[in-house]
Amino acid sequence: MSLQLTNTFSGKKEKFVSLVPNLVRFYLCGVTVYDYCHLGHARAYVSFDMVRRYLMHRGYDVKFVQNFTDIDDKIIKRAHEAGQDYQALSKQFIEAYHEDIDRLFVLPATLYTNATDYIVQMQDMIEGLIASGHAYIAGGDVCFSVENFKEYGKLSKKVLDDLISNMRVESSDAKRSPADFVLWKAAKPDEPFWESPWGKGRPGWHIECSAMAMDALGETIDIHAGGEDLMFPHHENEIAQSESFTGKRFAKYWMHNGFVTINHEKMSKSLHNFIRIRDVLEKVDGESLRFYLLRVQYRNPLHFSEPGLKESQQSLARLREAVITHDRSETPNFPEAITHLKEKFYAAMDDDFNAAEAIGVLFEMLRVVNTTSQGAHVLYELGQVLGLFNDLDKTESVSDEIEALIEARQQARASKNFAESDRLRDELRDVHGVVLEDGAGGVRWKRVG
RNA sequence: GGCGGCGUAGCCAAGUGGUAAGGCCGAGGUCUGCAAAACCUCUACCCCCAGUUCGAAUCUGGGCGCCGCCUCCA
Repeated sequence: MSLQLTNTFSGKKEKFVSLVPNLVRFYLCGVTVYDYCHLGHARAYVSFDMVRRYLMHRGYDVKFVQNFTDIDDKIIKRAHEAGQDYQALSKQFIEAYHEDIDRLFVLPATLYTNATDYIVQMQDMIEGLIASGHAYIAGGDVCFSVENFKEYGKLSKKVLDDLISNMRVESSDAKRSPADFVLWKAAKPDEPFWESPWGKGRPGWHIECSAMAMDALGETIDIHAGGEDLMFPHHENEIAQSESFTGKRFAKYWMHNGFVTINHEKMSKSLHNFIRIRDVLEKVDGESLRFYLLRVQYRNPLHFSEPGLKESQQSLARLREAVITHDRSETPNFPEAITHLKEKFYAAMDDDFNAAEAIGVLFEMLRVVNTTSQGAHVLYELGQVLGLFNDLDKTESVSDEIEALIEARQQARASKNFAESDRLRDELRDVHGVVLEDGAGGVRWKRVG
């Protein structure tokens, strides 16, 4: 069985073969840091974390590079509004990114790259593109000439003429073609700038990812990923400038995740309908949110709903219970069904990282584990492949008061004073949020949220 | 207008040619002092119409409804 993934470049599922055996060079487009991350970001980073973990599980060494766009118009605007230095603003939101995303059990990237640390590499690339006639100077700007890249539109399947006829041409625009995009942008007064052969300015958005991906991973990488909305123009432009510069294919596989929608609309910064990750994490723990996001195949739209999120929390708790309750040490003998289900799990993951299906398999396995008390270690291992079952051994404690109530209830129950024991059980549940379960091995307590 | 995607049970959601995974909710049951947890059982004319095929949720054509990209957005 071999690993297949949907390459949005071809629009088809393809067998995954890395350029160098056992190594995957993976570049993921990060965020522009001028605001807090929302659920759309959460989905992208959780999805590709899942992809990365599975590749690692299959034995690949994954070099995972992710950027922060820490200079751009919106950052400058926000910083200006806040009367703040743009660097302070971007730093603040980079920190916020880590705070939020870490709580979703996303592994840290092998390398995080900040756009402003790669000005030199970007300028080198721009110079090269000007020299080869792929870019031109227009006032203080440098633009990429789309018409000189014959394959423009090959990723997003757009036809250049259609694109151009759809664009409003602004008379003041110095671009030769309306589809051309800016590689270097002249600084207006009061804007941050870097010195360059073309005057004071800052890099355009697209050039950073090309420069950073190449610097960190090489001219041709294995996987380049991001949200569906980045396909055009961002990734299309990355291809155009990178391939014009090197003459080589930029990325072998392109992966794009589907949107998170809310009220049937895309959740986005510009529509102002986004829900911040940190706000959701007030209501539900990070692993539950992660689980919720993984329950829909990564390419499909995910319609966010709070009841759905609560449902995920509840069902994840069942999986966690099983792994906590049953012996997780490896045993040589376990039911045949477990082996079969493990294969089914891998088949699902091999088929374009279908975590949604794989989770279904986990629930089938759950039943076997709960009925036979065997195979919990396999369930645990597979859940961990998806980044689940974190902090299982974190021991919770209850106050002395609750401890005493539990003890009193046990005494009442032992002396068959059921009225009193039930009263105490209800009190613990309703007043203290602690639910008791009488099992063969004595009473267990559990917090309910 | 161009390009792409989606429509599966009360809700969420896999499945892309072999006769519908899984979760939540609901009903019944086993266990339990009663519960809880766990387990068992039950719940789908796969948006509509036509076609291809021995066989279609899956392929083709035509509808209807919804969404996305084409401007910054994961």
